[in-house]
Amino acid sequence: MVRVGLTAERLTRAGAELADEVGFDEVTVSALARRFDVKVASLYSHVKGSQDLRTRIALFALAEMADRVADALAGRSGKDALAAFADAYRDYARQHPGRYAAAQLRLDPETAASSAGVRHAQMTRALLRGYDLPEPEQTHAVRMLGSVFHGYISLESGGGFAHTAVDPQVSWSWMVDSLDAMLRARAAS
Amino acid sequence: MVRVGLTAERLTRAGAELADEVGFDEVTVSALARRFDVKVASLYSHVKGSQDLRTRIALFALAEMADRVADALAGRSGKDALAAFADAYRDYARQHPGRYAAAQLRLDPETAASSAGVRHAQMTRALLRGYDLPEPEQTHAVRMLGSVFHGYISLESGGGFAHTAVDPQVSWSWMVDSLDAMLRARAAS
DNA sequence: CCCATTTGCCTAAAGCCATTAGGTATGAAC
DNA sequence: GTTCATACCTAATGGCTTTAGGCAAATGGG
Repeated sequence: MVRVGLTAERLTRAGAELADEVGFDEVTVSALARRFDVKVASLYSHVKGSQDLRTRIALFALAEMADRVADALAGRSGKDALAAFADAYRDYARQHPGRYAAAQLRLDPETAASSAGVRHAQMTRALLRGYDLPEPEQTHAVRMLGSVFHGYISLESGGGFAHTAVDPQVSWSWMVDSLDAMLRARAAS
Repeated sequence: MVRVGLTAERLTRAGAELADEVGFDEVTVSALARRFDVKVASLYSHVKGSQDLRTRIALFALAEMADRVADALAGRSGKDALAAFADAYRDYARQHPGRYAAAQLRLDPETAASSAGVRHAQMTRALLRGYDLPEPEQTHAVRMLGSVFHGYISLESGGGFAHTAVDPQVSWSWMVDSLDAMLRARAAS
C-alpha cells in the first residue's frame, strides 16, 4: 500500500488538467482515481464527493483566470485595456477549455461571494471607469461585456463559427473595436 | 402488458418538458421511462440511447425556438426587429430553460447542418440586412449578436446578475439600444 | 375470422459511476 | 519502540446505460 500523497489541492489541480484533456463534464471521481492509480474510495478522504470536487476545480479556475486578467490589465487603460481584458479571457479559454468550462459552474451564492468571481466583477468595473459612464449604465455595461465575451467564447469553442470562412480572430477584434466605440459614444451622451 | 404508445416524437416532447422541470442535465433515459411508467429498456426501441435522446430534444428545441423567432420578426424591421429578435430568444429561455439549454448541445457538423440552426443564422442575417453592413462586417455582426444574446441569457439564468440590484430587464433594453446604435454607426462608416 | 408476422414492452444481466462503512497498514510523535 | 492519526483499502449498495433475448398485443393477408 504505497502512499501517493493525495491532498484536496493536488486532486483539484489534477482535476483541472483532466478537464482540459477530456472536458469538464467527463471529470469524474473515478477518472481522477484512475489517474492517481488509486482506488475510488480513497478520494473521499480528501474531497466530499463529485460535487465538491467540481466546485473546487471551478474555484481554482476562477482564481487562475482572475490572475491572468489582472496581469493583462496591469498598466493599461482605455481601449488598450479593453482589448487586453478580452484577450485574457479568450486566451484562457483556448488554452484551458476544461477549466474555462469549470469556471461557469453555478455556485451557490455563499460560495460565489467568497470566490474569485468578485475579482472578475471588480476588474470589469475598473476597466469601465476609463469610459466614465454614469452609474446605472455602468452596471449595464458590466453585464454587456460579460455577456459578449462569454457568449463569443462559448459559441466559438462549441464550433458555432466553423461553417463560415471568416476568421474568428478578425470578428473578435471587430467586436472589441465596436464595443470600445459604443462605450465611448455612451460616455459622451 | 398495456401498450403505452411510445414513439420517438412523444419521448422527445416529454424529454423537453422534463428538461424544463429538472434541467437538461437531469434528463435521463431512466427518468423518462419512469415518467411513462415503463421499464427503461423499452425506450431503446424508439431512441438509440441517451445521446440520441438528447440530440432529438436539442433539435426539437432549435426548431421550436426558430419558429418563435420567425413569428417575432414577422412584419418588423430596423430596431423594432432587433428588439423583437432579442426578446424572442430571452423569452424562450425564460419560459423553457431546459429546452434552451438543450439547444446549446454541441451537434456534430452533419446534424447541425440539417437542423434548424441554419434558420437561426438566416434570420440573424435577414435582421442585419436592415443595417446595411458590407459583407465581412455582416458576419462579424452575426457573431456578435449571437454572442451577446446567448451570453446574457446564459449569465442571467445562471444567477450571475443576482448580486446587483439593477433590474436585468433594464440592462437588456439598454444593451439592445446600444447594439442598435452601434450597428447604425457601423453602417454609416 | 384466424393465423402469422411484426413490434412494443418486458426480464435479465453486465458495466460504469458515486457514495458509505469499516478495516489495515504506514508514518510521525513521544 | 509503542502509539496514534490517517492514508488508502475492501466490500457493498444503488443509480444510470446498454444489450440480448422473450412474450404478448396489434396488424393484416388469406
